[in-house]
Amino acid sequence: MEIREILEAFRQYIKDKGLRYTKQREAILKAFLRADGHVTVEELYMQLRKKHPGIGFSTVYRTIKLIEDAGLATRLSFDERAERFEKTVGTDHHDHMVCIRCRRVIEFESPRIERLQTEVADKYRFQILSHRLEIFGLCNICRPHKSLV
Amino acid sequence: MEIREILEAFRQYIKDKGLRYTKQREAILKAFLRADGHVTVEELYMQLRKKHPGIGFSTVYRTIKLIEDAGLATRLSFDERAERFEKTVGTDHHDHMVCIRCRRVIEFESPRIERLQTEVADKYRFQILSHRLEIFGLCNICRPHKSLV
DNA sequence: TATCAAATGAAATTTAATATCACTACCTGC
DNA sequence: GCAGGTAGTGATATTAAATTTCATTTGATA
Repeated sequence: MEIREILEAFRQYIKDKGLRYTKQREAILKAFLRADGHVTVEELYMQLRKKHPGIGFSTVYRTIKLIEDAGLATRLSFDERAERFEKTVGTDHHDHMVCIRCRRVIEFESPRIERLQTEVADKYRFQILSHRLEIFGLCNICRPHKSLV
Repeated sequence: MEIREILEAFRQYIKDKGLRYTKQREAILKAFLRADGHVTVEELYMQLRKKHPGIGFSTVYRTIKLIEDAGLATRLSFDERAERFEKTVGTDHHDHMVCIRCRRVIEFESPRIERLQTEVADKYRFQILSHRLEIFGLCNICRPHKSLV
């Protein structure tokens, strides 16, 4: 999905909700799409200031929520103070392994896990809208190696 | 595992770390084990005040972390402001489905998902210490039913 | 183009979580 | 059992994320 199409989808979403498509909202979405990985609102705001010094903090907060509601972002929670967001378009769905020592984040995909989730949800007649699988532990660099013992 | 045994395990953990086993720590662990479901630190504190009015807020925070470190509690994050904790002993490991409308939380077990997680982790030589799978969506009561359309 | 509600931005506020620090009490060695 | 040092506690202050408030601006429609 091209950037242009994503912007258009966002505009459409906003319109459908009876809201207004503003410069700020577009700028924030663009910056968010450009940002890599998992950004906090703070980080996004800092990035935005460079090109759009006038933009307000609250607006970034408000807009990231809109973007999330539109299904273009996912909220992550790596046990930090601030929440992080990542884009859901352009990349396949994936989950995260977080190294609790070096804080590195490894992304992985597992269609089989996804399928099992759907099975479980069906059993409970639960309609999945999103999910979040976070594995915490030690990455291959930080874990104790046998050879060192 | 009986309460008495859990307390003993906690004492042992604390001792092994060269820390001190205090009345407060015991009281907090007891209250936590008694509390049902998924409590916030705030809720736990309120509960504790009834029996132990002198107990401090900071101590509850500090101790819940200790309990977590000891492997007796898991940190949850249901996209709320405050974090929640649940006990990991006495119950089998499970994951959560959170209804974004009524906030109901459904617990489920899936050994198959667990196994797949282990497989993925192995592939990356990642050592799992804990994990968290949260599915967000609409529960069977809140989801739109075909019959109503 | 005028109108008006929605959106914005600056500042204030709320709230969770952490840090500080004087005082307390746990524990080890005697 | 007692003393001393030391980790723990609790009240308060502080930090930091997120939200609210409100006067002003701006987008879209009639």
